[in-house]
Amino acid sequence: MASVNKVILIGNLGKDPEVRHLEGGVAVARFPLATSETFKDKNGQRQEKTEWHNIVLWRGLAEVAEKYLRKGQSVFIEGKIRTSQYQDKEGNQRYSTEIVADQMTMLGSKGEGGSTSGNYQEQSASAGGYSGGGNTATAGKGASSAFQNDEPDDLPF
Amino acid sequence: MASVNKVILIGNLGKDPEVRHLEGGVAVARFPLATSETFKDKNGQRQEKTEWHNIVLWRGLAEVAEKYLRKGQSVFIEGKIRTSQYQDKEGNQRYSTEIVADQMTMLGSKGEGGSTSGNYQEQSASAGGYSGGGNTATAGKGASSAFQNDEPDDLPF
Amino acid sequence: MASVNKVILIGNLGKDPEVRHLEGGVAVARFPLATSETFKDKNGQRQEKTEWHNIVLWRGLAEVAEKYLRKGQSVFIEGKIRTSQYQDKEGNQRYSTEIVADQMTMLGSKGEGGSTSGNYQEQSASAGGYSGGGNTATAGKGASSAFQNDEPDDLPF
Amino acid sequence: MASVNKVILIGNLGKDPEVRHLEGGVAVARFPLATSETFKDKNGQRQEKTEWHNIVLWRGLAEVAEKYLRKGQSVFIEGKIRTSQYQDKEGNQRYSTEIVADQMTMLGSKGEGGSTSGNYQEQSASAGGYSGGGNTATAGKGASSAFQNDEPDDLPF
DNA sequence: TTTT
DNA sequence: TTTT
Repeated sequence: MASVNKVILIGNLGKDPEVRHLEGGVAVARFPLATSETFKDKNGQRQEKTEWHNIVLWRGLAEVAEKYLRKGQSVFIEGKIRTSQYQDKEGNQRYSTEIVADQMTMLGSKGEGGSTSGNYQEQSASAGGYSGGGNTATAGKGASSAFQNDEPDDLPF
Repeated sequence: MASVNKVILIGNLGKDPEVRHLEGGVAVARFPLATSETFKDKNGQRQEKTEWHNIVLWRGLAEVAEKYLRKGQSVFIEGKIRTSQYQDKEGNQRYSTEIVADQMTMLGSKGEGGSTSGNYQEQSASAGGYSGGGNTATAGKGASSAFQNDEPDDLPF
Repeated sequence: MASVNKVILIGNLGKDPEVRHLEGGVAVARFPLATSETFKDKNGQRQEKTEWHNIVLWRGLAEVAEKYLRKGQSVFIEGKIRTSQYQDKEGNQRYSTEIVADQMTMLGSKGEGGSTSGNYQEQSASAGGYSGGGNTATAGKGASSAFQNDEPDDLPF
Repeated sequence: MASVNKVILIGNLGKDPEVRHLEGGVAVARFPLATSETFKDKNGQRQEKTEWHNIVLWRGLAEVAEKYLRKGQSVFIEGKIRTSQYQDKEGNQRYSTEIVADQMTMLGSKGEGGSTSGNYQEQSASAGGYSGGGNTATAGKGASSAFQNDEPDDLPF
């Protein structure tokens, strides 16, 4: 054991979240998140390099994303790296890497400042359980609730 | 809002954990954790500077600490900074800064290698609730259980 | 060895940065940073608890703070915990805990949105050295430069 | 801007590092790192899921990896996510996600305890520059040196 | 007060 | 392909 798998990102949504409501009422949201870094190349020219991350949110976090997150907005994401294997059409083994969020904090977007900010935290509970309540911040907007995070292994997308 | 308060430490216990079992069966463990960094001073001499952190663990994490953590051992701690105010004997306002852990992973100690390693994660649940089960790692040693983390505000120490 | 001492904060400045320019041209900036979390108490009432962190920035980061950071603004800070000992007037041993930043990213403030954002990273170089340039992001505002971080041990404050 | 891309991993090497020494003396090391989490499935059975991460280290870190890291050992890695595009043999666009380390700390392996531990930190310097020295920990083993991290964009693997 |  |  002795394992840690932790990712911390601050970036901007490349698209509106794409949300699916699975059988059983479980919500899943996905969006691409851009982080960029600037650096000087060998000629001293400032360059920018953008990294795109596939963000996945489950349950309560997905619902918050559906309601409040839009393309261009800035968010803080804490989560873990997960690489899935799948077969492409030619039958080759492919890999897809995603960031499964367990915390999300809105940081506002242009023209909105900090006013849209809020903290949302994924919470764990016992098997099958909805743990209504908890110490999760909701920034005066209601919305955030606590769900477990044990998503099904094989999802239809 | 839009707040994040996160600490990540790997260090060694300066003492065995000091554990208290509060009324209601809630356990609290405390120990000092040393992190050290080496650097070269202006004379090119290697120097070491040690930082001491006051670690606080609640409930399930405290019980794991009581059972498995000992002076000298190496642990990974994830948590948050909390500074408490108190009055000293002369009535002056004092501050005490602690790291309240919400995840702890044993990294072994001298002569033990990785064999004592294990992951333990603090879990949140609804008010008053014990959330039996969960996705917490226990490294084949039993022990780790899931408790909520909403400790009482005023504690007798 | 085997040590990690890492802090990640997103919060708001409680005051404008207080900047000192030491002998040798080294700048040091300090400001209090608030992080807050909301939680429900036993009565189901939403409560907010604010944590104050003493942030310290050196050299390039201090100069960026002096130019761009103001009370109320939101920043991302990455750094380490450092607790200093000192004697109070009665000769008692006291402790003061600070966060020494090695990365700082502006996240904007009310009315400013993401437009004031920028990444600034503390960089290390060889002894005594100024390492002009580097791969630090500056959000099109210039300003960010790379300095070493080996501050003097005993500082006049 | 306002970007953060940070990964923190503790895991075990799946293989010995594969090291290449590029033209110009630059070293690059790669190895797979396993993180695993245990959880209880719907039947209450303990399950383990392993995640594999492709770790990339440059220059000084690569050299430390070459000398000291071996299959099975436990390491702490801090770095960033980088996804590269490439064309497979059929000409399809493919993506490969790696963790580019900027800090690495050995945590020992079975039978070795903490005795092989050490901290190694990637350092940045001015364009083209080697910054000999710095405040990097080397655990009494020599080895760690400070290099800049601006690797070439197109590498022959 | 730990560890290397 | 690691580790417990």
